[in-house]
Amino acid sequence: MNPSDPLAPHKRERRKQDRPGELLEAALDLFVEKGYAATRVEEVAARAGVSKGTLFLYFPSKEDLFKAVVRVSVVEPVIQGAAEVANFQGTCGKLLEWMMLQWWHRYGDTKASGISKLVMSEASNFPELAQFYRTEVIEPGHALVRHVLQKGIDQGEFRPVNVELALHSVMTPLLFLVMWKHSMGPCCPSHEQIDPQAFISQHAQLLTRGLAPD
Amino acid sequence: MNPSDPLAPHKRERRKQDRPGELLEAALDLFVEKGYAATRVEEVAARAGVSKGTLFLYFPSKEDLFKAVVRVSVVEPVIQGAAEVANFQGTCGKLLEWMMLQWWHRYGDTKASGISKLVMSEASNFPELAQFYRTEVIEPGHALVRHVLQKGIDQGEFRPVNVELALHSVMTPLLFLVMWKHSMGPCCPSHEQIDPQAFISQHAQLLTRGLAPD
DNA sequence: TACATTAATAACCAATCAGTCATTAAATAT
DNA sequence: ATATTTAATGACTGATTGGTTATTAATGTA
Repeated sequence: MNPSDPLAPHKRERRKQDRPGELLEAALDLFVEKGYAATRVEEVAARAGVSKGTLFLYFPSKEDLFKAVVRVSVVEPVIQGAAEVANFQGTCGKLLEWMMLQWWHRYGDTKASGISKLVMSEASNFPELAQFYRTEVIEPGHALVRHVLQKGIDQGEFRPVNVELALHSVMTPLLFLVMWKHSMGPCCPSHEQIDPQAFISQHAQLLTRGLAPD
Repeated sequence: MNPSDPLAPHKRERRKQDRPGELLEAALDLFVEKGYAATRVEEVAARAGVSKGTLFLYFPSKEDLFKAVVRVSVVEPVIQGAAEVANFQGTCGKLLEWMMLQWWHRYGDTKASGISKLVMSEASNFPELAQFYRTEVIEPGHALVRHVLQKGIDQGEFRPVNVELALHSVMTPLLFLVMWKHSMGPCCPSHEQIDPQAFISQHAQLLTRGLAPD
């Protein structure tokens, strides 16, 4: 018998340790690619190389699988990213630009960022999840930016603008890039793609100049 | 027999003219509220006061219904909005702010803006629709903003920044407000809601200052 | 009133799919 | 070797739902 015969019965590998991670990986791919409703749990199982029954051995339901994907894909990068901000040397304006660029190539330019888009898309169908995302992802990010803006104002580098609003002027292009990447981007002629680095840099400079005192 | 008896057999009203509009109205509500996959065509029909069969009398499929909703909800406001820009008096900076505020209270702060969120959410499942949205909605909007930015640069009111990038710095907060309104907003404590007017104004002023020559 | 037309209905069908469970076989213990 | 345990399977089920169609009734007309 040819061992690579596709009609041969599957060899049953027993690898309890690795299954959850492999299933989460597969689920991340498919959820990001097709959305929650349109991805079949059987597909997820198949991509992870197991049967549908096995998936339900490790996750009690499709919804729980989704929540698990959000947790591992999104919470990890956040806590790691926040740590790096502390040891930056430079003006607050430069720090903002650096944070934005850092965020992009550590998270935005990553498969995992599709989860942010997905959570927002499905917020009304999974309110608790949206809540979780808000407190665990959005709020920490806001706190970081708020702190830098306030410091800039206190040090006289920035005008005393409304920090709660300016916050969003910083976050907003990042959200836009993620949404674009995972929705309109793919159906856009390649010659008019956006260069994220260049956009973030120019936006950060517009903000820094806009925040500068007279 | 009590005419308001809920168990009474339905009176069959024949109103061929009005049905499509009523169905589109109901579909807009439900699609925005629950997303595409989660809204049942039977619900749409019920909200429009007809049976499911009647819906399929006017729209050949759920997907066609969705496309029709996008067309009527989104194309109309765009062409109307563009016309108003022509007769504005003031600096390009003021014009940008006015356009953004106008857009918000003519479209963003409207039920129809949920469609923008929905199209982006479902772009991968309806690529042709995303394409349509891009050419009919996004591109005209971009053209408008691009024109104002270029004029500002030509007149010396703005620095010669990269217009294709600056474009997004203008659009981005509007996208953010719409996404927020239809996803995270509803599950947010009311005391930390964003004031869209104030945010747009401050952002526009940051941009205008950021674009000003040295 | 009788008849023709067609808007509207509701019972029905077929396909899809999340979740279950009896069975199989890999690994481990005896 | 033999028995025991449990990871893995895949056929099955029940519920859901997009879409169809035979029937009903509202309207117009002669």
